[in-house]
Amino acid sequence: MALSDYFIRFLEQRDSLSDAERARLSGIQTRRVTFASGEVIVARQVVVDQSCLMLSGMSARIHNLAQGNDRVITALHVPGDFVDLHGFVLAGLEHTVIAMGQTEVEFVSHDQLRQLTDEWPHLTRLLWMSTTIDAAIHRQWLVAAASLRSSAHLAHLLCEIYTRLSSVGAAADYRFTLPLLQRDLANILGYSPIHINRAVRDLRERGLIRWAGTELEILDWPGLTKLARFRPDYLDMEKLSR
Amino acid sequence: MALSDYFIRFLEQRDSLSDAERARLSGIQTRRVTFASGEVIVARQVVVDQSCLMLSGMSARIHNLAQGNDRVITALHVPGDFVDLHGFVLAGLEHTVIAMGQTEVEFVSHDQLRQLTDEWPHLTRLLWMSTTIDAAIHRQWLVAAASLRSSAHLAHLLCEIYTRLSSVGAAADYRFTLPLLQRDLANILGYSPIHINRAVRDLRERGLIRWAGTELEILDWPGLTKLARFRPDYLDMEKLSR
DNA sequence: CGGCAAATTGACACATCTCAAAGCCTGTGG
DNA sequence: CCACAGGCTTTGAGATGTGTCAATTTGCCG
Repeated sequence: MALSDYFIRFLEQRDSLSDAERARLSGIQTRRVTFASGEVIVARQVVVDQSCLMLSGMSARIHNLAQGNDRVITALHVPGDFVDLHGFVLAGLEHTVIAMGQTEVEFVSHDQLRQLTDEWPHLTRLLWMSTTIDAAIHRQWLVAAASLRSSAHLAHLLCEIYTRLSSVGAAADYRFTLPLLQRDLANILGYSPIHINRAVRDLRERGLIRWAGTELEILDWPGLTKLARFRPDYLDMEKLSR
Repeated sequence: MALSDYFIRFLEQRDSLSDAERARLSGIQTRRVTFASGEVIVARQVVVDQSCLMLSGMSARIHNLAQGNDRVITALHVPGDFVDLHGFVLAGLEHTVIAMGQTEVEFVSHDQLRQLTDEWPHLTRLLWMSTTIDAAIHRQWLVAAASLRSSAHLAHLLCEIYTRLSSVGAAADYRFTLPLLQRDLANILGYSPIHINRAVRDLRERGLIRWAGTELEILDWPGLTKLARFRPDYLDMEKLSR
């Protein structure tokens, strides 16, 4: 199949594409695959010859620790994200990517990416940009981890997820589907599941969120962003020539 | 001046360069500047038209928090690092870069980088790679923050710094210059300076390190890496065709 | 209805923060 | 050479944040 529009829209929010560039991107051939919750989308440290984009649902980068079932999640992906594009230039991924809830992704071969980057320098810089936005999100998670307490830290994550989902049209009206368990939030934020539960209760008691099953609603966006000191500039959503 | 060899060696550790590529890189013109400890090398959110490489000393990416003097450090740079190359494809940096101890850097104009990336796709992928290694380090810091207690967390940072310094020839024999105060370590790891002090004492009492002024010696490398569960694969030091 | 995983709660242990004070090192001026 | 000042390091004590363990409740699914 042809590359979906999601990623192209992601790029066009941040720079202008010529008609030729848009056509070149649309000409990329992809293979669509659906995954059930918890399935491995990309395995760790396998020689990779393709990268994948999110079409629907969410996925996470998981780092398994030596001992026990402990795992740490270092990234979450929403529709439009080029999940493991960094695998194209790295020796191999030091993490696994798994589906959080049911997801649909599309795979692009590295052969096609190599051809594209050999001939289209501006598009190459835009692909590159998408991996550096990933890195900016990593940095913001580091800042949040170092400076926020559990409730505010959780609030920050929810603000980011909603902002990213709504920017690609996958959420609106302060409601979204959150296909994560409290255990998953614990693995993202570095707390015990029990402490996450207390943080969730705290946000509920402050009247900031409503959350049942996989449906989450932000009841007080100004309050939530204030608690989290959320400033979305790191998501780099300005339109510029790159 | 011409681009120094440091970064070229960084690339050649990870992929092969043709003679033409090596010559093309050496042809890049740079401007060398020396900074005193604490000086701003790259200011936040200014429109940037150049990026810099470390020649000597260390620098850090600083995120200033809204209130008070609180700051978080999300990256440390050693000689050979292309410190803010991500600024070439991003809209602007959401952080400041400051000198830790006296440093020497060289600046490369984005005009030159744009020319290079317009004509040399393989070199472009290698520049790209260097930013994705940065991101892999960010992820490892997230993993360490989520899974290690203070002493082990500090040990992990020291293992990483020594590994990165020695891989570019800036350290050997388990000794290196660490131009950081305990306050800086606190800003990196997300602890109070007082707690860092206790972690340092702990590592000393276990006979793992010796540290006086800016000179640090690792007395028991196996012990330190074991405590930190340090696995350097995320630094991506394999040689491959990219 | 029964069974299982997840969410929730309570009690207590451990980790880390804050505040305050003392010790150490270095540069400066007398 | 000494006295002093200032910043950094070190230590102690009590407050707060978070982890662990155990038990209960909830919700979903067969």
